[in-house]
Amino acid sequence: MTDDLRSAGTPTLEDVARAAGVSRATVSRVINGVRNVDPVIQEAVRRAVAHTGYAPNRAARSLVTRRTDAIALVVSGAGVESGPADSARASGADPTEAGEPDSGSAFTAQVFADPFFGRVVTGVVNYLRPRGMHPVLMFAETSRAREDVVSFLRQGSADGALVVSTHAEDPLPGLLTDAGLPAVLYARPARPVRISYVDLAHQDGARLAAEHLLARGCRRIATITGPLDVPAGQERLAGFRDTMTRLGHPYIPIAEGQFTQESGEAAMERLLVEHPDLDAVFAANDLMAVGACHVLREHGKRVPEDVAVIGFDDSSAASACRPPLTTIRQPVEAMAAEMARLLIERLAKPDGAATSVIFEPALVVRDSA
Amino acid sequence: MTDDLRSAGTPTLEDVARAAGVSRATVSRVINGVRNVDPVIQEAVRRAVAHTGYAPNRAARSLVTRRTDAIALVVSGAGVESGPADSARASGADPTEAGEPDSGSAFTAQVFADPFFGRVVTGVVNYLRPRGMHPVLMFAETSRAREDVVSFLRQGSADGALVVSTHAEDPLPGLLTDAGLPAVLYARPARPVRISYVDLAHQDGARLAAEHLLARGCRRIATITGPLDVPAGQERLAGFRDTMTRLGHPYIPIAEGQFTQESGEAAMERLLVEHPDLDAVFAANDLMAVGACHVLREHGKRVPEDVAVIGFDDSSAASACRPPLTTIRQPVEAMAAEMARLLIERLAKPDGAATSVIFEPALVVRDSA
DNA sequence: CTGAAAGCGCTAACAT
DNA sequence: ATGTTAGCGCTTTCAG
Repeated sequence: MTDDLRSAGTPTLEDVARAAGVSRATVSRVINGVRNVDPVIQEAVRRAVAHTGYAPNRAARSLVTRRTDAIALVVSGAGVESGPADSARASGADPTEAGEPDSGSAFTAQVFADPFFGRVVTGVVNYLRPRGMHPVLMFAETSRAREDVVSFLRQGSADGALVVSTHAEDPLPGLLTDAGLPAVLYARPARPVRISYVDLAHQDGARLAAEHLLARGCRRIATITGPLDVPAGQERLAGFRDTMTRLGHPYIPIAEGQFTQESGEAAMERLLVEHPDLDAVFAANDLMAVGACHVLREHGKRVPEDVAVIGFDDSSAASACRPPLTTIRQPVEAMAAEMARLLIERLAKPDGAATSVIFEPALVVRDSA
Repeated sequence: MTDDLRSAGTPTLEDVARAAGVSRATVSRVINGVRNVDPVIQEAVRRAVAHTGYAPNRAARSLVTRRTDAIALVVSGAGVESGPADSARASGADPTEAGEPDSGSAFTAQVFADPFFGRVVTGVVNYLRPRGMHPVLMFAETSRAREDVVSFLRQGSADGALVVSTHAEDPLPGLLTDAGLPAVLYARPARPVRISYVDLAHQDGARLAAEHLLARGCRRIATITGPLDVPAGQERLAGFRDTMTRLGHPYIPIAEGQFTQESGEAAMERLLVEHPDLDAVFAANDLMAVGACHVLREHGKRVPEDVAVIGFDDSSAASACRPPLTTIRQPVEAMAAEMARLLIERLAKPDGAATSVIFEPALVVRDSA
C-alpha cells in the first residue's frame, strides 16, 4: 500500500509530513520560510506539498498566531448624506436608527454612487494584496452595524480596521479605540480621538483653486461648499475664503451642498438667483461641480466662457464631464494605501503613538476653468 | 480572592464557564442558541458573558465548524477593458500577465469607475449582513491573482466565491469548479461551465429598447454595442437587431464599444461620420449612452429632439446625465443578492445541481428618448 | 538542524 | 439537561 493516498479530505500538515518522511514541525518551518532547514529536506517537503496539493488551514494557523491577515474596511456614517432633509445631521440623533430592517441598503447604495469609495478600495487592495492580506467590506451606518464591526474585530475576524466616515459625529472611531482595537481613519475625526489618520491639506487645495480662478481673470466668484459640519467641508471653504480675502475679495457668495451632484445642482440654482452675473464657481468636490455645470448649461451659460467652474478631488467624474473639469487633485489611492500601511505598522508594534499623515493636493487644469 | 478577574488577555469560553459556574459545553450551547438549556442557567451564562466581555474566537470556531462566514467577492477579468488597444482580447494570451508589479492598480481603478460594481457590492452586502456573513473583496485579473483566489478558498479563508467577470474567456470559473470550490457567477460564462449563475434576459431588454424607439417614431436608428466577445454584448445586439428586423428595419448601423464612456464617445463619432442623419441610438449600456450624448451635443444635435438616446442598466449615470437617460433597468442589486443566496444554499447542500436564475429587465422612460 | 509534545479556543459526540 | 472529553490543524517552545 502506497503511503500517500491515504488522506480522506483535504491534506493536512500531517499528511505532508508523512509523505516527505519528516515531522510536522519541519514542514511548518519550510512553509513559513523559517531558516535552518536542510536544503535537501526543504526540497523534499516542497515536493510533498505539491504532490499532496496541500493548502494550510487558515483557521488553525490563526488560532495560534492570533492573526488573520484580514482587515476590515469600513464605511461609516449616518446614511443621510443626501436625504430628503439634512436638518437632523448635527443633532446627536441618528435618523436611520429606527429605519426599516434594510434601511442599510439606501446607505450602501449611495456610498458607491460616489466614485471616491472606489478609489479608496483600489488603494487599499493594491497595498494589501502583495502582502497577502485582504479587506473585508463593512458598513457602519447604524448603532447596530457599529456594534457588529466592533464584535467582528473583537472576535479576531480581522486584525484591524480602516475606517472612512461620511459623517461628522461618527461614534465608531471612539468605540474602536475604547475597545483597544487597531484602527486608522481616512480624514481627521470631527472630535479629537487618539487614533491615526491620513488626510489632505484641504485649505491648500482651496487656495490653489482661488488663485487659479483669480489668475484667470474671474472677478465675480462664488463657491458651493461641502457639508459644513465635516472638517473637509469646513476647511475647503475656509481655505478658499481666506485666500480670496487675502487677494482682495472679501465677500464670496456661498451655497452649501452635500458633496452630491444633486445638491450641487440645487446650490447652483440658488447661487444663480442671487448672483446671475457670476463668472466663476468653486465647487468643493467634483460631483457638485458636475451638477453646477448642468445647471449652468440649462441657464444658457457656457463653461468656461461665461462661467468658469473648478471642482475638487479629481475623481473620475471630472474627466468624464463635458467640458472636462479643472479640479484639485486629492491622491485618494495613495492616501488609502498609506492608511493601510499605518495600520499594518501599528499591528507590528501595538504601542506606537497615533500618527497622522497629511497629503498635498495639486491643481489639475482641464477645460472648465 | 474573587474568581472572575483572573483572566489575563481576552476572556475565553473557559473564563465564562468558570464565572457562571458551569461547563464550557453549556456556555457554548447558550451562545450558539442550542436548545435544551435550563432558562436559569441560560441567564447566568448571559450575565457571565456580559460581565467578562466575552467574544467567541472566530478562528477556534472555524477550526471545528469548517465555516468562516466569509465569502470572497471577486472581480475577475483581463484588466484591459478600455486599454490602448483591444486587439488581444479574443486571443488566449493575457496582456496584463507580464505587466508591472502593480499592473493590478489599473484594473482595480477601472473596475470601480463603473457604477455597476458598486451596485453588486451593495446587493451582496445587504444580503449577507443580516446573516452574519461578510464579503472579502478580491480582484483576479492575472493568473497569479487567480491562483491567489483559489488558494484563499482552499485555505478555508472563505466559504465560497461570488464572481463577476468583466472578460469573456475568464479562466477563473473553471479553476474554481475544478478545485471543487463553491462558487456562483454574475452572468453566464462564455464557455459552458457547470456552475450556478444569475443573469439578465438581455435580449428582452434590447427588444424593449427597440420597441420604444420605434414607437417614438424614430426611423434612422443605430446602435452602439458592448464588446462582442461577451454574452451580454452579443445578446443585447442580437435582441435589438432581431426586433428591429421583425418590425421592418433589417439594416442597423452598428459601432462596437467596450462598455466605457470613452468607447461610447468614439463609437458615436464613427456613427456620425457614416450616418449624419440618424435620429436615434441604442447604447448597450448607460456609460456609453452618456458618451454618445456628449458627442451628439458637441455636434450640435439636441437629445432627444434631434437624436433620441436610450441606454441600458439604469445605473447612477443614467439619472445623473443631462438629459436624464431613458434606459433599460437591470436589477443589479437584486441579482447580486440572489447570487449570494444561491451560494449560501449551495453551502448548505454541496451536492445540489448548478442552477441559473434569469432576471427580467424593464423599460425606464426618462427624457433622452 | 530536526522531532516530540503542548497547547491555541472552540464544538460535538458521548456519557451521565 | 449538563458535564467530560476528544479532537479540529497549526505553530512553537524545548529537547536532542
